[in-house]
Amino acid sequence: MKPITLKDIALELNISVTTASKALQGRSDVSNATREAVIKLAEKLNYVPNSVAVNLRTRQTKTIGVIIPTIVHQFFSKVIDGIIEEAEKQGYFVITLQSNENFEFEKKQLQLLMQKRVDGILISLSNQTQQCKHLNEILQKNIPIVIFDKINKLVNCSKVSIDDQMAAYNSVSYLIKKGYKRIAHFRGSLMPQNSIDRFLGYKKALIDHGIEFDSSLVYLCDNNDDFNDGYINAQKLLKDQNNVDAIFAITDLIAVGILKCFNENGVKIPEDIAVFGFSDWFMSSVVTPTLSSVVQPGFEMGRKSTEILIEEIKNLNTNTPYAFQNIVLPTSLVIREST
Amino acid sequence: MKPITLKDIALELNISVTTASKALQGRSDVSNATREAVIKLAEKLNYVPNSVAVNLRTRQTKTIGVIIPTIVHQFFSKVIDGIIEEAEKQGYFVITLQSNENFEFEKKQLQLLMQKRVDGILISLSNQTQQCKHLNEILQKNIPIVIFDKINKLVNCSKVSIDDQMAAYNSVSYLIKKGYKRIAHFRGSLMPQNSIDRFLGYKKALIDHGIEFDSSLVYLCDNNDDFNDGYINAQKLLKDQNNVDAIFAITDLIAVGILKCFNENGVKIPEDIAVFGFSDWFMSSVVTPTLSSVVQPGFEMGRKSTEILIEEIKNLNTNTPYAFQNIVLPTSLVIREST
DNA sequence: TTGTATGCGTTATCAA
DNA sequence: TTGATAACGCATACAA
Repeated sequence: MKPITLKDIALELNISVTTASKALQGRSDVSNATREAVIKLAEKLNYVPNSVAVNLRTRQTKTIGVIIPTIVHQFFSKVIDGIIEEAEKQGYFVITLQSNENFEFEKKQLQLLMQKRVDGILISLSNQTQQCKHLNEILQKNIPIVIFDKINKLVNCSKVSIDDQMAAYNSVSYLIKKGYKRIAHFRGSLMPQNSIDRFLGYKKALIDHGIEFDSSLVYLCDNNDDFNDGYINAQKLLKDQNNVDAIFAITDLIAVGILKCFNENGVKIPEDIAVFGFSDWFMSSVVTPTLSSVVQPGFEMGRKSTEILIEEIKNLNTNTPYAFQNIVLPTSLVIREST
Repeated sequence: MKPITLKDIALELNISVTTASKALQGRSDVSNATREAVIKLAEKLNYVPNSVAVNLRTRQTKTIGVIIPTIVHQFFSKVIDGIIEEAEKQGYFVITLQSNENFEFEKKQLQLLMQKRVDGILISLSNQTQQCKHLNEILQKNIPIVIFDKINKLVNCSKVSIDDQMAAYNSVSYLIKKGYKRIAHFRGSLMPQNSIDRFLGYKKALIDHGIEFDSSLVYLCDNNDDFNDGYINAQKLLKDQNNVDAIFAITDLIAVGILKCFNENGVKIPEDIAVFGFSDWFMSSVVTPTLSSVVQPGFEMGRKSTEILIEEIKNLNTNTPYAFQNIVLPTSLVIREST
């Protein structure tokens, strides 16, 4: 049973395909009588326009592509949630692809999306991504891109992120005001901007409050397995016996790994060592002790990125000039038992 | 800068579009010389076939649609991960939509996917879905559907699930063998098959082990907010003072809600009351106490469903008859501190 | 108000 | 081995 087409409707009503098309588009150059007849028949036959044909004709797919490092990650699934909701509201579909934090994969996924002729692309860069030729090539083809969360300042397009440096600064400042003096930092990979920014925020907070920065208190967690990275580096920290009284971790997962290690080793949190996370995953509100963290607006980040992207797509279609936006979403601290 | 088309290549090489097309498809009725010339030029010009045109012509979109209740849910994000991985391996794109556990939404999303002319659909039914006319209508149009996780036995299509009844049976049997005698069940909504099955498994385990089923020990968690449902019903259970010594919860989130309530009220787990979860979310391995649970293979469920769906799509294209499959994936128990 | 002709970019048929 | 022609389903410019 083949799908009903405009031709079927036109044939049955003895009109042209053109007229049928116009009628369904609700255009004014069709008589009321025929319009109604067409609409009625279309409903009766359960006509569904073939969007592939429409896409080919209008050179639009009403589809946006999304590339994230990994979907099994509470923050990114919230982002996707926001993306899907906003896209659907505006009549767009969402195709999701993962880069697995791998630069080559990221490039490949972009190629796939180009082949699919998506109208625009949302991307959160992989940790391995340094140069952005692959993105610039696409932008040159007039396909809008919005980068979110893990951005790269060198790419000339709209971006939606948080102020990682300030969020880190605020977290560490909070710890200092609470009386902690020897604060370690469990940092992420060296490349991503947000990893760098959170580190810088940490460092700046120390300095601004008259605490000397000590690079031996910075632990590198870059095995792409946050929980275990946190756990293992916490063991290392205990061995180092460096009198640390608080830790600012770059992600909640790392922080939870630290909690596990400390709980196993009888280290009291926060009495012996306080722990601060980043992202406020649900998990962090139910671990013991509950984890202080930075509230990162994942859903809104996805929603806003999509809104901007679709706006740019539309501007492009109507030849309306537009400026790239650089949105910085607000964050806040949620203080719990761990600090 | 418009994308390169076959026409551009044909023009430059002074051949016909047809020949160019054949050459790129690697067909034998093209001379080696022209084939090589075409391929070389295509690479030089960075030719990317317009998949929209290909889709229209071949009546295939190489895209599958996925409908899940919600994506911000560890189990479902694992499923999506499996779906995307398998789909990509086979050259398919994935469009994800959410039903938000709402039947009307579910119907609407299916319509959208039909309009998008996806080649097949993967769906996990919403809790509200009882009748399946909307699915049968699509199946009649020869669009394959594979239902996973929250299935409905009445729909005539392939299904991938776990044996919820047996998994529940095994969990409760484990509790009984451990010596627990008065076991409560925190059940889910009344409609979904897996909610029913887990309840039945619980009941059967009791009876098979000579424990009388007591309906006053069954707490209904159907507010679509698992964590709080667990928390609130745990409070109710404490008030009821019914000497319960163990709880089998239908999801980990509910179980974690119970843990929170018990921890706050000085109820010792598992000494006073043991708690068993279902799904084995990551969270469950880091809460205090760590939670015993049923390991539910989300990634494999997504992967396998996709494999079957694409198989059916291909069989349909080649007019190869095929039988619907009913896959039941194995589960296991992970025993932790809470039991 | 209606319809004809054309094209979107590709693939398939069939004749040359 | 090649290419002219048609078709996929729809939308638009323009003529009637």
